[in-house]
Formats: sequence, structure tokens, C-alpha cells
Amino acid sequence: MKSTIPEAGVPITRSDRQEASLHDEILLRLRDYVVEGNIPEGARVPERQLCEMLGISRTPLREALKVLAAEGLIELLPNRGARVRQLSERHLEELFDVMAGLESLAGRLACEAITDEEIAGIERLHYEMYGYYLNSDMHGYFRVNQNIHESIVAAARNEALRAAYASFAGRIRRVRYSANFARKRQRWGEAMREHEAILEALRRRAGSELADILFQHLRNKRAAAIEHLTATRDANPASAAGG
Amino acid sequence: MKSTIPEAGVPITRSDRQEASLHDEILLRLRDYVVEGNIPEGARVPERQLCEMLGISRTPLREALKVLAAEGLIELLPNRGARVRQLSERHLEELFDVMAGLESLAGRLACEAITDEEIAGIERLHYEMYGYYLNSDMHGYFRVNQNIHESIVAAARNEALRAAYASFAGRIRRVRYSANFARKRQRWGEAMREHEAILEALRRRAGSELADILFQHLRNKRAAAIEHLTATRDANPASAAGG
DNA sequence: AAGGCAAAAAATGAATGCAAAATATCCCTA
DNA sequence: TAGGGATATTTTGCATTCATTTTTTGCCTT
Repeated sequence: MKSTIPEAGVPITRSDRQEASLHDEILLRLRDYVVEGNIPEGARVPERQLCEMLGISRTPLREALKVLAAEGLIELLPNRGARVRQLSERHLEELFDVMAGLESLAGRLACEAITDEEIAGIERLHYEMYGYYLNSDMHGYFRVNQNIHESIVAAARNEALRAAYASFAGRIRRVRYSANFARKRQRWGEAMREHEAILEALRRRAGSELADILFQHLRNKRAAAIEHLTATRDANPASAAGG
Repeated sequence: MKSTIPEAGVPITRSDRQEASLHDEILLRLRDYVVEGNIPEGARVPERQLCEMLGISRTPLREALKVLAAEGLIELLPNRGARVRQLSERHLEELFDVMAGLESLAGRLACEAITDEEIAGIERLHYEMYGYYLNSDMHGYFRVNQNIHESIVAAARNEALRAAYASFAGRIRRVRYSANFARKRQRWGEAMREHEAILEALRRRAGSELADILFQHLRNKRAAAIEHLTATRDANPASAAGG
């Protein structure tokens, strides 16, 4: 069966772009489209269908594809088109480790610049997350958890870091989601304790310590995510083969 | 005066590409062309001239420009073409910090996987570098220094990290070069001592410590580079204005 | 009926064409 | 002669077109 690409909203019209160029618009849309898992892993990215879907010609679409390939979201095979990049277990380990390194860096830098108010804000998020934890509200927990990590990255006051972090987050977003929703309650408990340690180090502005804690925290997440992914793929290998 | 783009070698012919696609070839060439400083900072990237220079049409060139823009090497202004990205002092600080974080991560990961042989190799490089230090051979020192840091990144066994490191290195390459050549002898001595500490931590596979040392080492480099850049720009502001 | 080859169809990669926007040039006025 | 505005030129963004390559289809052979 050919992979069918569903409709994805209204074609882009010139009136849509206020400041962002059509290219940027296309890029954002296409990136989201891929990241959200609308095309199965390993499957072809059909130029013509996407052109029709977006209401544009092949030129700007292909420009966007090149960028997405540079970002690592898709891969371009010479004369054989674009495919959604299939991430092996090893690839995911690597990406998680880089994320861990970036967040570790964010923590280190945050300690140099973060204000008491920002720390208080993160503390509030922490307690909010604790509530979701007690209620076993996975969705809420996950959302606030993301929020906390993004707050730390923001506190690092480094736009290049923020962009790199966002880029890597996009690449593993799908796996991260499913892994978080499948997370064992036990791992939740560990994660909560780790978050407490993070806050504690942040309050003391202990950069090196915070870097260590954050790295280990992400490493633990990595283990859970990979474990979950392996189990999922073993149970349903077709989903990873691009059918 | 209009910025003149000098010739840059032979146009790309189809016979050149064995495996790499024309697009990849163009991308590599154009990236090098920009990174090597052939177009002044802030100056326009003239599509037509580059097309003639490379012997291609605008389509593949523009695809490459989009990618370079995504990499942060150039910026695309809507309807106003591409410009070589001008890095402010703050931008450079940020990029150096991200490099520091990535290398710090590399050290941490390297401690998990590095072999005794690899450490011995880095030690050899260290002694080689010491020789250049004693002879005040800036060029040799710089080359081996790069080599050492690349060896640590390689030992991390993480392709995603290696790629990200290479990308950021490209973005600050020009400044890094000039800063290194201008380095004071005193800073050389500090750097040598830091390198000894790096090796020592590596031998003990002390990941956290090595992460700290590498981060601080790069931070010191950052300070030297920024200081040098500021002095250079103050002495010759035109070079940064894109004349 | 299975396998293989050839032709047709489709998709890709790159060049060209065209309308809109930006830039440069020129002319006029004060 | 300096400034301002209209016009011409260039440049940009995207669509379209064309040549290759790949993939599919169909037919023939065994």
C-alpha cells in the first residue's frame, strides 16, 4: 500500500505571511508535519503530494527539504528522494546524550545568571508537577516537566544554545512523547527526587554540581526511553519499517 | 565599492561527483567559501556571481543558501538576499559557550569509552604540542591543539555530537584562528597546564571532573578570543562593517 | 507460472522563465 | 549644487520546463 498523506489544513496563501517569508512558513509547517509523525519512519516524503497539500510548487518545497535534511529530520538519497529518517536505538542514545549535554550546559550557565524570581518560578512549576505526580496525571506531568527544562534553558541566556536544544528536541520528540506516556510510576518517583536535587543545586548556584545532576537526570530518561522504544518496536516491528 | 567575489577554482562538473550529489558538493564548497572569509562579514552574498563562479544555475545555489542560513553561517533577509552573518561580541560568547558545553560533554562521554591506546595517542599529541610551545611555533601549536580536541570528541563515540561540534566550530572558525595566532605567550602556558589536567582526568576516567576542566578551558579560550576580537575591531572597525 | 528484459510512467535534479520587490540611476526642482 | 521623486535596472522568489534517473508495468521466454 502506498503511504497516503492526509490533508493538513489550508494551503498557504500570500496573505498569511506578515513578516515570515513563504519559505520560513513552509519550513515550519513541513517540520511540524514530519515531527508530528504524519509520515511513517523510513517512508518516502512525496514531493508532489506535499506540493499539492501546501499549495506551492516544488522549488520552495525542495528548499525546505534540504534544510530538514541538514537538521537531521529526513535524509535525501541521490535521485531517490527524501525519506523520514529512521532512528536506530544507537542514534537515539546519541541524541539523548547530546540533549543531556546541552541541558547540563544550560544548568551550568543558568547558575551564572538566573534570578531569584526565576528560581521561584521553577519551584512553583516543581510543586505543580508534584501535584500531577500525585494524581498520576501523565499529560500534565509531562507538560510541566518540559516547562521546567525549558525554563532552565531560558535562564542560560544563550540563544544559540536554545536553538540547538530546540533542534535536538525536535529530532527525538516523537520517541520522547511515547516514552514519557509509558513511564513507570517508579521512574516518576526517581525523576521527582532528581528534580528536587536540581532545584537545590540551582538555589546554591552550584554550576558544576547542577551540570552533573542534569546530565544524569537526562541519562536516566534516556534509559527509560530507549527501553520503551525497544519494547514497542519488538512488539510491532512494522511501525519502524515504513509501511 | 562593490564587494568583488574572486574566482574560487574550477566550476563543478558532473564528472566530479562520484557519490556526493551536486547539491552536497555545492554545499561543501559554498560553506568553505564563506567560512574561509572570502566574503566580508555583513556583506551581501551575490547569487549571480556565485552561480557563475560555481558554474551552476540559481536553483541549487539557493538550496545551499537555505541550508547555510539554517546552520547560522549566513542570514536571509526577505526579498533582500543573503548576507554573511555578522557575529557580535555577544553572539561569539554564546557560540563559544556552546562549544565549551559540547566539548565538556565529549570529555564526559569519552571517559566511558576511551581506550588506553587512544589516551596514549592524545598524550603523544600533548608532548608534540609542548614542543611547538617551547619553540613558540603558533601554527604547529594551534594545529595539534585542534587535533587534541578533535580526538576527545572522537573518543566520545557520538556522531551527532561530532556533527554538532563541527557545525559550531565552523561558525566561529575565523575568529578562532585569528585569536589563536594572536595568543599571548602567558595564555599558552595556562593552556598547557589545563591540557595536562585534561589528560590527568582522562587517565582516571573522571567524567565529571573532565567536564568541568574542559568547560573552564574553553571558557578561558573564549575570554582570549573575545578580547582579541574586540581589540581588532576597535583598531579596524571597517573590517566588521562589510565594506 | 516464474523470471527477466524492454518500454512506459513517474519522480528527481537542475535550468530557465516570469512577476514582484528592491535597488540604482537619472532628471527635475529649489 | 543638494535633495527628492520617477523611471530603469537588478535582484529576488517562485513556477514551470526539461533532461536523467528510477520505478513500474507489461510482455516475452523458458
